[in-house]
Amino acid sequence: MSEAPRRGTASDATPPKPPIRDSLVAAAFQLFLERGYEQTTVDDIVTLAGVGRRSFFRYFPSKEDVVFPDHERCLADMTEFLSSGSDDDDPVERVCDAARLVLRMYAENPTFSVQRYRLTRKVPGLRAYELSVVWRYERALAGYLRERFAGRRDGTLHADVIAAAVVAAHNNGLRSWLRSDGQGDAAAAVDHALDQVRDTFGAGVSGGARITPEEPEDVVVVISKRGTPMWRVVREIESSLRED
Amino acid sequence: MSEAPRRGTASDATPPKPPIRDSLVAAAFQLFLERGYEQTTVDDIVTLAGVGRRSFFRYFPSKEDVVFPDHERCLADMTEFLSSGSDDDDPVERVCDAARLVLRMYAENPTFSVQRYRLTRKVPGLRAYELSVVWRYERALAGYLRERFAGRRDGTLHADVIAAAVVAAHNNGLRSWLRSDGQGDAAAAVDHALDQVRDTFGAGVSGGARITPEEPEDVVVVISKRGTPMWRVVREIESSLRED
DNA sequence: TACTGGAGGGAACTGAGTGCCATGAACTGA
DNA sequence: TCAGTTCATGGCACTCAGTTCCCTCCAGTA
Repeated sequence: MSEAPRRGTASDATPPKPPIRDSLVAAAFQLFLERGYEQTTVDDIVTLAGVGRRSFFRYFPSKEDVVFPDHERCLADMTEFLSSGSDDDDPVERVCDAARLVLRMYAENPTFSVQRYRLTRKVPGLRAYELSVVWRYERALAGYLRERFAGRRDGTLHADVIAAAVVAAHNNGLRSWLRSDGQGDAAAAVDHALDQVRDTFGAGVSGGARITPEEPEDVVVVISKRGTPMWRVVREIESSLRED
Repeated sequence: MSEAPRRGTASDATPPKPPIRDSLVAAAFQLFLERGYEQTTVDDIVTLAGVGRRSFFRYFPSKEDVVFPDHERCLADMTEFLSSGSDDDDPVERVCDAARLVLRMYAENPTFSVQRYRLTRKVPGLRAYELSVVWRYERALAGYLRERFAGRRDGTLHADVIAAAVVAAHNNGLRSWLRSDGQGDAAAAVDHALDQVRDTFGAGVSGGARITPEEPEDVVVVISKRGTPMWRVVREIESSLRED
């Protein structure tokens, strides 16, 4: 009810009354932090927000959804990002960048993210919900990689494993940042974690490794510049060792 | 808890009346397959099973749990298996074996597993529940690896990533078997998938690699026998390259 | 002014999950 | 054999999430 559903028109610079969806999120979090998630009913939320109970479920399909109000949009952004790339992109780099997209969403609202993190740690239902959200991210990444790996032997397997590794690394970095109450450098933590994944699964040699598969019988000699991302060398060793 | 109503007395060798828990599972699956999961109420199940409604929730904390009646035991088996190993075990091999434990549970009842797979694919609620189950397996593996990697730089990160990769590989093999209606060789599919993970993350050299970090300035020379599991070489290259 | 379509409100219903208590069977100690 | 205890079960009533159906209010429009 009331005014300013801010439909159209150009005149808006923070309207006095926030849209219903936002007030529901605000009311929900206030109550969740005060008395806990399970001790708060949907009726409590809508009463505090001053809207009808029915409206809650118009904006959020379930009580859990109000805790993750922006994941739907973020997931859409990610799939958009993945499908908008070019064939020249390194697939692993691309999915790492896609993961960074999610991190950015968290980093945009540090206090909100930290509060939510504490909630999801405590409430099993929310943890389960978060898992299903993360799963959708992972499937988006895996789907992209499966396409890029189409035709390769064990393509879908590698796609699934890499997607899982990227998500695990992202979550590891993200959570260490969240545990620091949003004080540290989120991007640095996640970058470092994703670097490890890139080094493990990253594509072929691109940085000064010289590889000499010799002694055809049973020996391979590898010469590498110190400082070369060693996992890039590895991919080449692999192919030469498997060449038989 | 959760199992063994078989309280006291030694005389039991399949009692004529199946225990309540089993009849609940049987009734539930019969109805789920007939009319679908969401179209079946708990009242329907207990009526068919001939027990009181209250008893359902004594054996299964939620309606979803009846679909995964043996995961609790399997998870206990896994943690038991992980904690019973010796320090000589290769950590990656150990978690792969732990994953094979889960596979065995699925493979013991192929038709049941396939039916459940079809259900979980269709019903979002069950998929979410399965995710939380898988998550607990993954945390068990990661917890074990974290201990084994304690003190290493990025130990928890590697633990998390390897655990995620093992789970993803396991699930990839398992699902391809489930999609074949349990016709193929489950163990072979999962073994192959886990082999890839072991090759990627497998531990240090144990099979005839000779490694010579020389040329202290900027070159590393590696000599490896052809046929050596190449990723075992890698771990050594890593340590010598990072030695600075 | 009347029509229309969409946003919100509200009552009533379904079904999952819980708390409480009664019942009845098995065991125990006289 | 009888009272007392324990424990699994049944049954009832309650809370609360989520849905269905219908109403109101308002804006835009012919």
